[in-house]
Amino acid sequence: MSGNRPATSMDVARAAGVSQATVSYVLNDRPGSRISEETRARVRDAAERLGYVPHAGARTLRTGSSGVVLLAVPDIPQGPLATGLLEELDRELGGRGYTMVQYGARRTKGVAAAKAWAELRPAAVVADTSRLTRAGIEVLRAAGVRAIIGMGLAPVAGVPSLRTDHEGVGALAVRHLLERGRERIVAVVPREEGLREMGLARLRGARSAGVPVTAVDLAFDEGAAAAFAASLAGGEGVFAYNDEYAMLLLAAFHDAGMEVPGDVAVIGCDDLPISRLTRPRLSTVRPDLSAAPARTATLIDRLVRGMPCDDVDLWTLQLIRRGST
Amino acid sequence: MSGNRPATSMDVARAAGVSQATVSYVLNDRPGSRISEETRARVRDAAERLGYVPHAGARTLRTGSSGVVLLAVPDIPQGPLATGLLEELDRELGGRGYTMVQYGARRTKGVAAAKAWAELRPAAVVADTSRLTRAGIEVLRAAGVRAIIGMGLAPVAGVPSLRTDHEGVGALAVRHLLERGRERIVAVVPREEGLREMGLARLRGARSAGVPVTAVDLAFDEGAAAAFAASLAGGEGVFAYNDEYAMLLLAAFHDAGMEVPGDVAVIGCDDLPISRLTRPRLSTVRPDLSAAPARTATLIDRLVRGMPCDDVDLWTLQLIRRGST
DNA sequence: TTGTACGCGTTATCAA
DNA sequence: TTGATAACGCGTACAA
Repeated sequence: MSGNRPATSMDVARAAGVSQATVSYVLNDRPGSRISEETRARVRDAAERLGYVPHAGARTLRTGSSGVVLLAVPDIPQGPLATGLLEELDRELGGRGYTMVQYGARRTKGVAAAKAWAELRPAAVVADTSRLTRAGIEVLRAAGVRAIIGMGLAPVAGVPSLRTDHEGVGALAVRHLLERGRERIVAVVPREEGLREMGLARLRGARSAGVPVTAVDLAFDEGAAAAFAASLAGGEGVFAYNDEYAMLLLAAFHDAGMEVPGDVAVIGCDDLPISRLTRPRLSTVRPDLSAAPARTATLIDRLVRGMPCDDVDLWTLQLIRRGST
Repeated sequence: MSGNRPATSMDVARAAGVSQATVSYVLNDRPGSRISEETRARVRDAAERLGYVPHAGARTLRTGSSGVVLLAVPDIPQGPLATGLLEELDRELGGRGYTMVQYGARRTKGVAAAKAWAELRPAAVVADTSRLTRAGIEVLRAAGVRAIIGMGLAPVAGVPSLRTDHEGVGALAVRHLLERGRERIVAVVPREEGLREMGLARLRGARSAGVPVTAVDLAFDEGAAAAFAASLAGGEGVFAYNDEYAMLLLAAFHDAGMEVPGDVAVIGCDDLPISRLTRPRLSTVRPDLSAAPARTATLIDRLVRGMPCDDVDLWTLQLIRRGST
């Protein structure tokens, strides 16, 4: 029963006793609806019976572009495009007639990556800025991709960006530590590949507050954290990069017999659910991403329609003070 | 310079002064390599100059199927197909000539979802079992999808599954608690949508050990955890569903003045990095997923080639005893 | 109101 | 060795 080749609109036409064009008209609800309700019913019925599904490739070939929005962004949990946000973005794009797709998961970049993406003739490509090169962008343009959007730290010349304000995180955290009376500020920069760049951006922001900030490279490792704890004189305010690093430090400070926030103040970022579980509870910078999906979808849609667009801010920042500062 | 329509293989042929068929032969490295090295060079050069990228839709139309492996699986952080695993799977599939794609992010299911997937004429579809219905599978089959694979708790009749042994997690955790001398066993079942089903599966496994197990529905919430802590008589062994829940409980027990593991033993699951940060350190069940990508890729490839296949186990389990039990 | 005919870019067959 | 040519499934201008 299922060894045959997929049904085509021609098959549907035959089954319904009409021409293939009529099938196309009916199934796409062409405005010039000069087709009798009875014919329409026959066509729809035949399509259903045959399990007809249109061939996206053929449609793309005919119309020149697929409605695919291709995402090539890092999939960091709790990162800017975390699960719930992608779901929401998918909904927004679906409502506008696009098909959202995450391309692969490898971190290929440059021209090779651009060629692979371009084969699908997507309407839009959203890629991490670290994966977009000038030549790669040229490949996408040449392949007819209408919207090319960068996402990440370093903006790419010539394409609009989805901005994630990491500098702002550092600045807000340090400003808060200063307000709480800390004078010596330390900022943690994670050693992990992929996190390091964001750490450096947050450090830049931390330094923008105008006071000296000591940067400390730190691996996510208890030994390193213990050494870091031992290196403190007491009285510092530590911006721990994110909540997980903050929890690492809290454990190290605890083991070293240091009081938080008495001996040292700690602030993280992300407002993870588990960060409420520490004692004292963790102060944190919370990125509010609720507007991101709608903004991103609007940006994509406008670019596809050929309207000029500015960069978009994905989040706004909010300080959550709990007890560790 | 870039307002034109994308270059086609015909354009390349003209630029290289050969026929379009020759272009196809050269770029696809056809075995009948009866084409002079000099011609090949001219063709490749022209393709490069024009920024030629083949049209995946046209190829799919011609050959009948795209090399796309379509993933429609939940994107739970630390879930079975977490970031690193997807990356590895992508590499495995890429090496076999497939293009891995995650379709959207919405949790559509059944026939509607299947039709949307089928439009792309993918070679394979890997979908959460909760999204596959009999009718949906029929749609995919009819559209020529060679490999249909379920992933999740309840296996779907007629399609091979990627199994994640949640029962085994519960069984291993409880067996360990019993070995440590705990007699009254409590298993936490999360209230959260999406986690609940896995919690119930783990509970089934916990009960398979042969001793009575008290199930406790718990929201990820400090108040609920405090109430749970107050409800214990002391001496219990608690399987906390996962590490995050275990950390929630550890905080609640701490606040209630209960000693771990003296008054109550706790074991989690996942071996998250942060779970090493609690005091006492958290015992946990670690799912070893290192073999999953290769196994999955092999399964997909075999199915596409028409070979019959059995289910595949994605992980094996390992007990990590630290100090909370 | 419906059907005919063409073209989109690719691959594959066949003839030169 | 290479070059026409057909076919894949769909959308649409135009004819009937």
